[in-house]
Amino acid sequence: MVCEEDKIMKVTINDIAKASGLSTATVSRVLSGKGNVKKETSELVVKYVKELNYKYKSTQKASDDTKIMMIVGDIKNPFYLSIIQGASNVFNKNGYKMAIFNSNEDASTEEEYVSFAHRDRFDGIIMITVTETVTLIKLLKENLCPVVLVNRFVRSLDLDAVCIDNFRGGYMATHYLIQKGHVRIAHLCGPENSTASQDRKRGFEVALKDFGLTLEQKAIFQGDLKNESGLAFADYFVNKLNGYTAVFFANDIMAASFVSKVSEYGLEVPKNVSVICFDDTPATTIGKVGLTTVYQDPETMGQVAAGIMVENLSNKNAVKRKVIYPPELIERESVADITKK
Amino acid sequence: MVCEEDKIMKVTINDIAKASGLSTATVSRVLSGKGNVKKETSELVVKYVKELNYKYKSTQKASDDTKIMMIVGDIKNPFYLSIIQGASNVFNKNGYKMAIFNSNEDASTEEEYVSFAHRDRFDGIIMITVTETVTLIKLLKENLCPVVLVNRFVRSLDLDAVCIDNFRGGYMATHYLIQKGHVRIAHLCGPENSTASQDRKRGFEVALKDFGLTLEQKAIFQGDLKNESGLAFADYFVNKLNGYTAVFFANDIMAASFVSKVSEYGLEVPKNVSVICFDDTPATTIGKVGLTTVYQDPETMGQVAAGIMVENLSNKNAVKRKVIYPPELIERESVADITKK
DNA sequence: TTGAAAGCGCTAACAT
DNA sequence: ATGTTAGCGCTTTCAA
Repeated sequence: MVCEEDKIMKVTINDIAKASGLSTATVSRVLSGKGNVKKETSELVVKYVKELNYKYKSTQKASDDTKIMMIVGDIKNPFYLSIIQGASNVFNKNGYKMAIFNSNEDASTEEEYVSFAHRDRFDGIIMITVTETVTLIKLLKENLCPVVLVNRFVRSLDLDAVCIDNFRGGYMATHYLIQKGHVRIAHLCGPENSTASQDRKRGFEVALKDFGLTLEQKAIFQGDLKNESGLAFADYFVNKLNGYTAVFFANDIMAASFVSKVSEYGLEVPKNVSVICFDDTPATTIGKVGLTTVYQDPETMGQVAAGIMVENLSNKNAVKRKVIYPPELIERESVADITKK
Repeated sequence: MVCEEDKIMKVTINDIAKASGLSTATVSRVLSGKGNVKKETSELVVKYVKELNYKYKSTQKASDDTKIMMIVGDIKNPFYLSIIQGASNVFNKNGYKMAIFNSNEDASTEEEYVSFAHRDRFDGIIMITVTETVTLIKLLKENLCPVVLVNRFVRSLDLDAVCIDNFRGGYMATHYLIQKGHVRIAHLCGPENSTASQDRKRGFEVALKDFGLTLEQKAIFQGDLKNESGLAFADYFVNKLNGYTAVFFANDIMAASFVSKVSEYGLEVPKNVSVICFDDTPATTIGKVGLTTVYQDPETMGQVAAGIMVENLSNKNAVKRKVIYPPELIERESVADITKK
């Protein structure tokens, strides 16, 4: 049975030295793995480290490794994973370590990570998610290490950012549906605190207006970019959106689950309802119907973001950049042409 | 233009103090965010920190946050992601930070992470991948923080581990095919250095033997648990495995891409070839044919692993445990019953 | 709000 | 292979 002492005050290398009857130098050698120590001595030290529950932590020389924090909102989203993959490749080449932190789209977790990044001496932060709370903005402002945003903007801060033109993408998708003869078009949008989702929605709205189509408020349904939203919207679509022939989805995951769910109601895509979406993850091709989608290359975005980070770290005076990619449309089978009835 | 001095020797808090004309105490206050500092003073310090490219690193007081390293071989594999999700939930509840590191199934990267975990003072390591190199075993042996394995065993070390019974799972899958009348059965296996994959393969082999079926060596094809293997095996199956009516896949990702690829050759599942696999990620249900699969609940495995870690950290003298789950079979449409011809 | 100085925990140089 | 000791970089206390 271990006594309670180890909880009252922090255990130091000194305590280990006293307990084991060795010097602090020897203990240090064992812990750092540098210098020659006899096997038995080493084992003795380890024994007391465990017994006294010593943490090799406070006021020590930290590693000189360059490490980057990658903050993502949903680790299961393949689009984000491709960004991560792209960034990871660049960092590997440069000998940097990348640690991924999943916020689960929770604003306070996100804040906690950013402040932890400082405490734990990270050299840089890449954020694929940014929830613009007052606290987060403040943290980012005071932050000492470089921050690069991917797929997000923060208008109030001058940070590096790599994005696609989401407004234009939303516009393109909607325009495409209109070209194919669709008039009553619904939209399943993403979270309100995501600039990407908001821009896509604006693109949708402006396109409708430009082509003289009316927009009913009930035609816009609030989603969260995950499977469940697609399922919920399928119910909503069947019950409330009679006469609508097409839907623009803020991402492909929601579109894919909509397609499979709506088939349970006997509706087929694209015969009964046309579908267009955003992103081009495997979700668009693995289902029964290939989904027409607005494409942005996430792996390249990740690479570019990491490249900017590498440059920031080697040259502190680098200018802040915004890299904006144009989106592309990939045609598959999920949109019906109803002009030639 | 900044002079070159900052490259010759490490910049310390002292240099910042000198450059800014302030004391080290004030600089420290700014960097740590503790204590009161006038806004202008703080800005002055930040200015010199950036100008001299100072790194808030060496011999400093590190954060007291408890942080866990999660090492995974393939960040895009949904099965691993579910393990991560499960672990993440437990760590969040306990106020621990979890950092995910992707090894890309590369042995030396894996070793580098484990050694980095020590240098960077991680409190624990969870490994979803273990490539049993001599170096890694040595590192794990010398390691001071707790290590918990998930979905993996290392026979030569006494480490905590959470697994399913892969041998039994492989046996179950093969037995099921035999029950349905299949006699010529192929296997697309996983990497040789993965105990999980090897156990599944052994299960396959033993089941065949138990039921008096002969095993041709050409019926076992080496895969890597990713999409590409499934595609490559589809070619192989069509060209070289004439007369085979069923395949057991080491995971569902390879099975799913096999099914879609083989349809290009005009073969249908399960009409022309039956498919059974391992894991139950969305890959088994999102395709045209629901895949019959051997199931293990990855989220629970992650939770249990994290639970063991939490206990290890609060009680250094905890006994090492191996938790082994029995696998379950989920029947879908990918296996044809050919007994009643 | 700031500085001087003492102190902390660890490391490294040197001696044995 | 180990101990002694000086020293490093940062934090904290105390005084102003």
